[in-house]
Amino acid sequence: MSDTVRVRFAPSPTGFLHVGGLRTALYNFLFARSRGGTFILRIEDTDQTRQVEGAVENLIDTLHWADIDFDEGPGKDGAFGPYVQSQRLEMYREHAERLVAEGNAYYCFCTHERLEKIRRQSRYSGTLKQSPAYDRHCRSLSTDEAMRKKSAGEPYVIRMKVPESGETSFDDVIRERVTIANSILDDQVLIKSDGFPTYHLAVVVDDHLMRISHVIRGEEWLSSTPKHVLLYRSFGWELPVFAHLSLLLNPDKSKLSKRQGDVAVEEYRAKGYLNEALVNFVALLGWNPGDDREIFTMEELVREFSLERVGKSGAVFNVEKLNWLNFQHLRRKPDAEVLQLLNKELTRAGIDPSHFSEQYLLGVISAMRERVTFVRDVLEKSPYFFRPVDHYDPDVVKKRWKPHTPNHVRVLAEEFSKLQSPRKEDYEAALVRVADALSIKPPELIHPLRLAVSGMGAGPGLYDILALLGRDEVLRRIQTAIERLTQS
RNA sequence: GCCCCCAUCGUCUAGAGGCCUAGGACACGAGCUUUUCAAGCUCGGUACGCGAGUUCGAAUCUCGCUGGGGGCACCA
Repeated sequence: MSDTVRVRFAPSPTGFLHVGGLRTALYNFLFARSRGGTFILRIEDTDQTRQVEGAVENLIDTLHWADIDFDEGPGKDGAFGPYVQSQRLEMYREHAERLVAEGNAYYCFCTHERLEKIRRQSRYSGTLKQSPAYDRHCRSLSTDEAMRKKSAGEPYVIRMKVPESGETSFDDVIRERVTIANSILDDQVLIKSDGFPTYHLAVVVDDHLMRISHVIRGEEWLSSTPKHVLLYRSFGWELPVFAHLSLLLNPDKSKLSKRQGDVAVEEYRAKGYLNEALVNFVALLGWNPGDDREIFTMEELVREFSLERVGKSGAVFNVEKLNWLNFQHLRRKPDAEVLQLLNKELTRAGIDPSHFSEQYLLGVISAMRERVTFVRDVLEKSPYFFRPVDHYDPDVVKKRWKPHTPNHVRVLAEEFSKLQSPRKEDYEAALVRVADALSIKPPELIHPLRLAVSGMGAGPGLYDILALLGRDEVLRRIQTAIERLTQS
């Protein structure tokens, strides 16, 4: 490939990054990286009515969290303006005027009221079974007439002049060839009466000026691509390669939306999902390597990704699988990184991490790692590592704490107290000795002891817990358990 | 209503005419292992939407139907 690959992710700053957007961004990013190309972030903020404070910063932050870095975009090298459409209004206007001058667009002075009226008429007319399009009223206006109205201060928009016959088609890497009859295309507004361009004008002008080679975007744009193609032709520009990605779906197969689950990347982040897992998951929604591998790091995705292996059909966002991937990535994560995450979770839960030694926390991690899906679960599933036991699971008490248990456990405590800085093997040996002496099986001591030190009936290996807590703490907890469980 | 796109297990998917009595993964069920819970391992069930063609042969090609989705703004 001698061509230079330049792709872009061009979201509108509506406040948060949608997971569908994340996938689009990711595919663009992977494609750029795998082809040695450039990945650009561009902000499509041409709708003044939908501006959200801080949205751009949030978008960038979220992308950064996902480990998707852009090469050009707002903030890069101090260049903000060129990548934010609202900073380039004059350029769009110039291009639109050029289309008007060349007969490919025209001024339209129709009011909202009139447009609303014809829309109503066409929609309910039994004879005119067409989509509710503009009736091209102003298309026949003479240049003089238009200039007169314009200088009289009448509000106007600029519309593209769609050919009345023929058809427009284009090739799409994913969809192959798409064709549509020009007769059903609307005379799309290019410049709104507030002077801002519409998406359709802005996207074409920007993609061309930024020398975008591949337009990889969501399927919701497929229907309007013919209009874009017509614009490219009017300008005399070369078409980029198009690739329209299928949509992400709700469990009921409708377009992924709030209501049926979380759609904001920020929400998954807040819930404690690993960025690696979310990226891996979203990558697999519509793409696969062609073999059975499913766990991928970003580096591996870059190496394996190809647009040719992207599917056409929509994919349901299945949280179960995302959870499993989170688990998979968590167990592969280096200790040091998990430790950092654990520290954050502790702080979040109001526990000062510095209260524990790093060695202790690493021990907890190694004991819990394969038992949790989220780092956060470590606190929820085994709070006893960080706080004294203040609650004993009633079911477990009922099942494991028998009348003779206090005596057994007392003997155990006595044996433990003789140990000098015991390791897990020492606890085990001591417990077996006591079991022998009492003529009972080890499990009859193991279960009550687990209950005493953790308050629960399930968790990591008992001896691991004991070794982590340390002898004195274990003895303290046994004592407390005897007191609390015997009186009740 | 009109236009466009899509169609393999519940879900993500492999499959580019014979390798498919359709493979993998998640989820689910059973068992093994076991001090518990997980993990791990083994096994199990469930899918080519329907109908015509083309072909010696179709999940794979063609057409129709059905179903689903998207679009039809001075929103992106």
